[in-house]
Amino acid sequence: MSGIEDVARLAGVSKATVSRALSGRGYVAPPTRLRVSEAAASLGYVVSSSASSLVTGRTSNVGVIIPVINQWFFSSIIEGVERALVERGYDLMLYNLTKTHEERSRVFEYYLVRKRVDAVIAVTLEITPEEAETLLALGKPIAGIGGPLEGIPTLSIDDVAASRLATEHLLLLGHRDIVHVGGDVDEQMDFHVHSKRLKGYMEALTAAGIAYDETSYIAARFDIPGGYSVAKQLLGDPRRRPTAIFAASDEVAIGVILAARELGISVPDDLSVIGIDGHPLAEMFGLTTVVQRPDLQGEQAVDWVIRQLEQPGWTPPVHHTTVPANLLIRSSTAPPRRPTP
Amino acid sequence: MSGIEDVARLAGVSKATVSRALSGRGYVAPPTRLRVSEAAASLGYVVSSSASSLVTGRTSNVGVIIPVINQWFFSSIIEGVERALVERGYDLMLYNLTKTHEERSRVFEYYLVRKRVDAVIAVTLEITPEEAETLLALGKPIAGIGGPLEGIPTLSIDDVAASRLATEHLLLLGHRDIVHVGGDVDEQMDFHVHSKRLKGYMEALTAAGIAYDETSYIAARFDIPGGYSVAKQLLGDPRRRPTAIFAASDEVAIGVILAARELGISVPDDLSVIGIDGHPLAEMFGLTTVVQRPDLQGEQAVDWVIRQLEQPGWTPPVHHTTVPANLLIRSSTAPPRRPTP
DNA sequence: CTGAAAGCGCTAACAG
DNA sequence: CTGTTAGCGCTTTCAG
Repeated sequence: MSGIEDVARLAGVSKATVSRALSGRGYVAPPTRLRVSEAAASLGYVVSSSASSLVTGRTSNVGVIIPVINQWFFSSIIEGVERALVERGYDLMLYNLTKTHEERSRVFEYYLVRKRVDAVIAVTLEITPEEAETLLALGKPIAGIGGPLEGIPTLSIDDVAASRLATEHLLLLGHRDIVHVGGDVDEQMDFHVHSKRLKGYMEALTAAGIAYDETSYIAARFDIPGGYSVAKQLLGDPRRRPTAIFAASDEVAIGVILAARELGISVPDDLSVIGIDGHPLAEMFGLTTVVQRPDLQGEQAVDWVIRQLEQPGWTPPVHHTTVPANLLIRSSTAPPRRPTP
Repeated sequence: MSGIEDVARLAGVSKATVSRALSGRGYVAPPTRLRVSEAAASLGYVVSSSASSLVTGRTSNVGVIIPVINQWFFSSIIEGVERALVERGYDLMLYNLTKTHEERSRVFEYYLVRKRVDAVIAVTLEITPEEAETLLALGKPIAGIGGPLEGIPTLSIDDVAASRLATEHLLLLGHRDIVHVGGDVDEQMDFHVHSKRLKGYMEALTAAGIAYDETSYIAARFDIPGGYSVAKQLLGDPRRRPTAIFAASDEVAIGVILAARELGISVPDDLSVIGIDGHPLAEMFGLTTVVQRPDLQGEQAVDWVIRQLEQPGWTPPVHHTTVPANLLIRSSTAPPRRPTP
């Protein structure tokens, strides 16, 4: 494996010139640059990133910490982040932050600090004040995806607004009896997404002058089976059956649709269903949804941190930025069926 | 940010001793070691990985190259790999290898070579001979997941056997008219998984003395909508309707079940369905499946490469190793319904 | 525009 | 068991 010295010798210049020619920093006469590049190419030379980081202090690595990998929303973010990173010549170091305290502190206190990353992207991370401090203390660009984080620039859809939008869509169609099947508000993970989506729902109802009580909201596990089992309960009892369900995620909504189908309830004739996310399966279920693009959020976060890296002084919107989420109407919502005469 | 020198001064020893004490390599008197650790802790010292890799030549990074992130099978592998890596003190660098030639070569010729990783795990990678050579030429431990790879130790379930197992299960129940809904054999991605699963199916039929023809196998997109649309076609025509379907993946199988439900075909009374994978959704659909654990395959691959790293000379089984896949019978398969008298 | 020289922060012999 | 010494391969002043 040849080093910079070999290239220098072959090109008949000094190591310094090779370094300048190849990195693009500093003046090099075009012909010289050409000779150097050719020499490098012919030797198959690539810089040693450790040597280079040792002196520059930059690793061109970005750390991504994420609580789950195995779910559409999260893996889509990873995909977006990876795409944007590779495009800009950075590498992605992935850390799956599970719930065990031990592992969390290992990541925070060891991995991230170990001079291995230039910046950090924290996805849907509910962190303690101390952890936040550790992150900030790194003095490295950080961006969060998924919700506000104390002192850290973050990015997400406006959950309250998205959820209001979904609910208003149903209201506009004429629904008055809308149940919200959402995540468990007491499960504090995820930046309070659950409580925000619940809030948007309540706001919309209130604005429309419709009362809600504790039976209007049901907590479900935040996946297809979760929505399914809740809906099975809810829809099984014809007296409780609403004309519409606003599910806090598409997966929950799909579960609801599956349950409805099994109970012989036709969607949207007998029941309208709406979700949030833009999950790929939404299409095949004809699910009406509020689309957010997690991959684009990932790209955006990368933009932020890279920009801070490359033009020092620039800072992203210091608090919380929301990206647009769009209502995508498919066939799972319709006006409520009028009582047959 | 304090360096090894600061720790040495505070502990009253030399830099070399600090290095030994903290890395665990070489003899250090227990009391000394203690003093050093305390000094390090009080200063919040962590080694500079670039400095350390520069001299040792090891980065404690493992590169993972994977064609898709956003699908259960793949993200489960990533999860398993990450878990195993963190446990052993390594970091994961993720590369999503898409189909564009440009990006592929960038990863192969640049990222992986750039002295950034100690080992590589290649997931379900269909690579050209030149790419394989590049990988081997790195002289670094490599493991593949998902199928045999020229000259590289790899790991997967035995697709032929798994698929034979699934088919035999249906045969044993008495089915004689079994259609295989699989991936498109002509799509050469994925280590020929599709053709192997088709092969296992054919072998089982042949062994049972049952003929098959070109109508016995239908290609589908390898996901839920793919299975759905194929099944919608197939099952829509009562004359073509088989008594059982062997889907080449659980997602395809779920699509089949959804289509059957829509057509009013009861599973398993009118149609038995079996899949392969052990997808989490299988449970809620009562899907009988052949379970493989992609996350465990990821862990296994990590074992291999780390072991090679840590005990030079050791080599994993040089060709292809298969891990067990187990039949998990749920409710979606049953004996074919006898023609009503 | 280019070269010489001085480290970046750490580890690995090698002597004590 | 511990200290001294010599780099690892590059980038970056600072002079030409």
